[in-house]
Amino acid sequence: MSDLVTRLRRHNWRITPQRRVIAETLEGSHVHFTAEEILERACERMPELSRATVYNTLNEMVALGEILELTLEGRSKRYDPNADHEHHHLICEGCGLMKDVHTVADPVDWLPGDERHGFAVNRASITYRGLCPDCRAA
Amino acid sequence: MSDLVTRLRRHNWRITPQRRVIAETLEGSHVHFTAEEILERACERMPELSRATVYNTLNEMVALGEILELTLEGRSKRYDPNADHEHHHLICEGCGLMKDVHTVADPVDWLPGDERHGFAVNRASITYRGLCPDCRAA
DNA sequence: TCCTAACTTAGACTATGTCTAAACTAAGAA
DNA sequence: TTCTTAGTTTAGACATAGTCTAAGTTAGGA
Repeated sequence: MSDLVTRLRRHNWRITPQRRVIAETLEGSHVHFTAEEILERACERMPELSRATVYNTLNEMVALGEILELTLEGRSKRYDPNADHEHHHLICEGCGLMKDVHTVADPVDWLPGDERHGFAVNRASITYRGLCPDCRAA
Repeated sequence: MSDLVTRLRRHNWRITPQRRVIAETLEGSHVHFTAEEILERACERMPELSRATVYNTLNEMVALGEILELTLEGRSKRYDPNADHEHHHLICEGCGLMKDVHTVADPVDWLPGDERHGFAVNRASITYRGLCPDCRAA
């Protein structure tokens, strides 16, 4: 059973077949899919699954804090099942390949007090960009 | 004259009245507008300006490297005329207010070699999130 | 069993952005 | 000045991503 399903169950969330397929599709991959990609893959296992259910379910899982919504480039949001583990993203400017990465310390500490404009700053996400090994060689 | 217009002229870019209005609209504000917001404001000065020209012009200015395209949350891209000055963004989770901020060092230095996956990493952008003074008080 | 709230569905709708074909404009050539 | 031509602008059609709605389905409690 998917670990994400276990976590969702703890929110008194009804685990329907549709939600299980969506959660397992998300968790079974190491790339961050768009909603359409999740729909496409989940439909291989459950062809009658509707687009609205995928969008609803993803939005609810984000609201529960169990997955992360990533707004990176491109027009579509991506979803990251790894919500409980602080990490950032490294994106190849050539081919779009994305990797999860970890920094040596919390980036919030690198924002001086006089740059905070009175905000209560509580988190930060970093998007690194560069060229992956294949695109460097090409 | 707008400084952005001066920079654009150096690219042998024909400065038409439409492009001037768009550049001045961008540069005259301290918030990062969406394309629709730029269209709306620019139309106050040039009512016949078309949507396609705004989108074309913004995309060309991004391609020339004179403005930045920001993909933050929400469905629309935002445009930042301050392309030549390294900075990051601080966003209020309550009201969406956005500020430009500066860190004490380059975030690329915080990514250890073994987290780079063989990439040539060349830049990083940080999105800080928190609550602005007004939303903290409310 | 029935009832009810939660869930799912198809498809309409909205928002954001791109494309196309035609018209317009500006600058150099004749 | 007029012609030519490449670049620019325009309206509106089109594409894509996501949300909403109303009706039908399902699951669990009374």
